[in-house]
Amino acid sequence: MGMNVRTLCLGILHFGDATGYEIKKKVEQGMFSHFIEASYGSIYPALTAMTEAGLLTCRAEAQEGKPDRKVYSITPAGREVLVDSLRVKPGADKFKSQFLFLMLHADLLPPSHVGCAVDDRLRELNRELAEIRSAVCTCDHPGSEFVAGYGMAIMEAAIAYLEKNRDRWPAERPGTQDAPGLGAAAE
Amino acid sequence: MGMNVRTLCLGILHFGDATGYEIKKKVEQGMFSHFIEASYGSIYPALTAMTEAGLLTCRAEAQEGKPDRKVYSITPAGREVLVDSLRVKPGADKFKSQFLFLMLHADLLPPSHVGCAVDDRLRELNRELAEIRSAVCTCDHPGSEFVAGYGMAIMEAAIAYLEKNRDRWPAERPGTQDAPGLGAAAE
DNA sequence: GTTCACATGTAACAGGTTACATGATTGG
DNA sequence: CCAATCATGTAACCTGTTACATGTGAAC
Repeated sequence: MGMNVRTLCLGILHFGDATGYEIKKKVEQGMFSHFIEASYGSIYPALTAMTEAGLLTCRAEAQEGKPDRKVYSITPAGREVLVDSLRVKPGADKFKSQFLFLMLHADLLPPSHVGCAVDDRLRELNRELAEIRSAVCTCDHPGSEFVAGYGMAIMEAAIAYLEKNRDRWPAERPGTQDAPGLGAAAE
Repeated sequence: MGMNVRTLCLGILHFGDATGYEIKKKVEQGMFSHFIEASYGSIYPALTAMTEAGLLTCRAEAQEGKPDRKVYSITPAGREVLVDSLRVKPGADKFKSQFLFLMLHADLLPPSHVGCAVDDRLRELNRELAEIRSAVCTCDHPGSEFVAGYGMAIMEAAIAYLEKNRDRWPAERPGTQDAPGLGAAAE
């Protein structure tokens, strides 16, 4: 078993019990949303399968009007599987960036469009960075601090690089129409 | 059409004609191998489908003993599709790191194992960085230089962070056995 | 003799996402 | 009244990888 949604859920549940819904929130809003991703369509089946396999236990908390909350806990067997998956040499980092693909082909686009993409990316990076900074204060766990620090370091570097190289393309000025002749971008 | 193998092939073919085999080499050994990935199992079908759709043309070069080389060229229609896919606002960067997942759970592992993982990652980052540095000299294309510069910036930041925080775990000393009691990692 | 580089392709499988189905409660 | 939050789950789909099938020539 490599690094998949099952392992991810085990890792999150190691920090404390949670429902599928809560796991999704942590994945998309938490401190580590920049390197973790999973949807309900993969989380819920993963939790069911691991419960059947004895890696998790599940207690249903009844609620009025809402479906039962199903709170999952990791079992000793689950911890063992988690540790085993941690002991195999980690595969290479995978980084996919539509933004960089766009920048690679910047010469095919009107400069203002490229400048706009850089500005968008800068905003997004600053937003993510602020998110980590605010979350890192509230936690006192060495692993989390290390990972958060790593994330901040590369985001700060990315921001610095983008700001330094921002002026290769015209500023994003609302109201300025794109140079009209986009069509025939080929030489 | 989002950023998939088809778009990736269009992007590579925009820089010049190539065979499926050559595209694979560029993807795994080129300057951008850190943010691009594709296997034969996805490249060949993509090239066939796009040729049928008129986005590429294919000329077969006969060879003795070897199968024909099929050299693909991008057509004007293909360039149009490429530019269209570039004009849609790029989705968020996706970063998946088994290494960071491991570090997040460093407290579950013997410290020497964690130190070893950090050292491995440092070696890998330095290798990738050297690869980009050597390749960037030989190219004089603004988009490529920008992307290579971005890659170098974040890798240098990652290396600096790992080196600064390296000493949180015991040095990787071959011959030193792991603290024997790994088993019961749970509290 | 065996491994590597060249060169293309397919089928089975894995792993995920998206959209749908269901339904109450709260806030604007 | 409409949207969002809470809460779970399924089925259809998409996209890609792995392993296989095939074959030559060169280097070690």
